[in-house]
Amino acid sequence: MASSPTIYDVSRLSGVSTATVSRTFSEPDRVKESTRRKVYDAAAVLNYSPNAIARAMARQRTDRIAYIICKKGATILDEFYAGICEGIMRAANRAEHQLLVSTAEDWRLTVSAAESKQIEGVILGGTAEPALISEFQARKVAVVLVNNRVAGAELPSVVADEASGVEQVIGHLAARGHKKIAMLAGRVNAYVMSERYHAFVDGMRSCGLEVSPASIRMCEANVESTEAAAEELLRSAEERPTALFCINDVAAAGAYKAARRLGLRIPQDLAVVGFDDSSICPLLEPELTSVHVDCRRMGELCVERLTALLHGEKDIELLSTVPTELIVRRST
Amino acid sequence: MASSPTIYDVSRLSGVSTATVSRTFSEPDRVKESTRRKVYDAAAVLNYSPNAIARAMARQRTDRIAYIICKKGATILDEFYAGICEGIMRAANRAEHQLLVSTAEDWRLTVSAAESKQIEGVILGGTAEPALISEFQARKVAVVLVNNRVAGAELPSVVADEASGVEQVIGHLAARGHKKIAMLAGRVNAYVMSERYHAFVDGMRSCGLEVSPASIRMCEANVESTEAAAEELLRSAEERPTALFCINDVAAAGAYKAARRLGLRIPQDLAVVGFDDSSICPLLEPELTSVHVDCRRMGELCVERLTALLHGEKDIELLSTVPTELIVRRST
DNA sequence: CTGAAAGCGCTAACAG
DNA sequence: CTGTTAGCGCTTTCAG
Repeated sequence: MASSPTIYDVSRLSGVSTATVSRTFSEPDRVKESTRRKVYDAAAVLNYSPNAIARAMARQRTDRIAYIICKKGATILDEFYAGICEGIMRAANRAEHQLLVSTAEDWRLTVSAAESKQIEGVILGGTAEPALISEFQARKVAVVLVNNRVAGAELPSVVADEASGVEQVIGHLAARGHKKIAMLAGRVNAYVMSERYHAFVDGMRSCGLEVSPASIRMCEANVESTEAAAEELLRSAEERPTALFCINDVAAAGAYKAARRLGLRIPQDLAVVGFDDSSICPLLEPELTSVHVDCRRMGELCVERLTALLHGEKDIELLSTVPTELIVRRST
Repeated sequence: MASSPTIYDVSRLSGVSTATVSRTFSEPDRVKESTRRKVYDAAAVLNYSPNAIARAMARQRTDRIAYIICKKGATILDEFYAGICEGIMRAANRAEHQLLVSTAEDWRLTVSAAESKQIEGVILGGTAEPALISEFQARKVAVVLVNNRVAGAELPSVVADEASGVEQVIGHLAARGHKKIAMLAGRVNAYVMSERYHAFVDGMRSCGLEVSPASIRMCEANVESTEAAAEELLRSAEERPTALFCINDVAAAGAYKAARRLGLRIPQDLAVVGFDDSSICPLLEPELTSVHVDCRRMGELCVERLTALLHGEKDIELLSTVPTELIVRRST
């Protein structure tokens, strides 16, 4: 099998040096129009295209980045992280970056890939272990966090405007006349949980609404757990809440089940709001009001920050926030 | 910034040649225990690890594969393809392959990456355009299809046992006493649609059940469309069907909505079955009976086939089928 | 604006 | 079992 044409073949056919061929492909402006043309023609005839491996070798840069999802169990199957992945993929392609995707379960592999000097930058999604982060930093790999923040570390983070999202929820419910608003919380992610929780407490206060300890319930990330938690919340509270703010859409689905079991109609007897505006919102009955998060944009921003880091830019924004928007549907 | 140690540094420190160092890392068995030890020690001291780029350059192989999702609009956000991706990721890591993920929207980029001799094999998910396939074949890139088959092309395909899944559905419904079973079809994917459709018709016949043209309805891949189609189906049929087999879980969610609007209770008045056993099944009310497809296994098989292809093995299984299993929940 | 030449870090014959 | 050596395909000074 005849191997692909190299820069030498093009050089020979076009009658210019290999250096010029190289320049033609990497810095076209630096070669005269006419010779550039000759080179392109020869390349076309030979069906040549530069070998990225050789290029990386000579340049000592790989232009390769990785996206690692740090969430136990959940992986690319998590809609949220998949959305971010989408954005990263698009942006990475535009920036001519190669993208490797992996989960934190095999982070040792990813670290070893970085060790081999293959990966120049990494986007860590979710709750990245500090050990993992410092491992990368020690290896001079650029790091960007998404949906997470680490105090002290001078790392760019990309997050959604959780606070605004929660405020919109409370404002919306308050405008609908709700006073007793409860929250179905859960450990989706340490950072996210904390943000949404505090935003809820603050938001309630600033609306002049009371937030009793009993009105906030923790649950695990599955339907069974959220259903059980919601049921307790709806049954045990002195005065049953008239609205339920759920940490995410799956939790809201659990709340739906609890409500149905207790004979509560949504939204007449109970308003329910989710978070993330995932694909299940329009599938639920009634359709679920939720806070939309632009995951793709988050992914794109990650790549922008990473690129800036790789270019050695100074004064990189350390915290990039993507706006959130309440999507009102029939559950409120 | 001091650059990473190279094979030369290790060679010097350990007192053996670079060739031996190289062997120690790629074919440990070919070097004497004692020297191997020396090399490892020196490497540890220097914190050396082989540079994969240089290795690829010298070996003229990249060990790099790509997974391309060929589905308009839908991408890694599609749970089904994300599941396959999961499996591919795991298997690729085990096989020390590097994995690039991309969507067909930017297939030109992927093709150009392959052109640069970076990609040795590619897994095409969904309805890959013939042009894309031949583009790769022309460039000697190994191709494996998943969730798709192309007549004539001698390409390994990995698919789910759609026929068995559908049979199980019909068997289950028939056992529950259903005679009037309708199908909510839709163009999820040409291959899948065709398989499930034919399996339905055949399955009905072999159970001695009648399948009238009116009992099969097409719809688009969104809830609105499936809801409308389901509504027509449930309203217009001479004798309303008592069970509805839906092409996938989203379609089933649409059927739920139609049923509710028409005042039909599930499962008492209407049994509903989905396909794919996606994460929404347990969220719906009542929980949706669906056919489980082991996407991860499919992804793993893809990598196995691709690896075989890359190793130049002969007699590679051209059609690999992953079993499917009906998961009975409360909707039937 | 272009050319000559020295690598980038590793592998793979081929000898020994 | 180990060493020598010639590349892999491209970039990048440094001259001209």
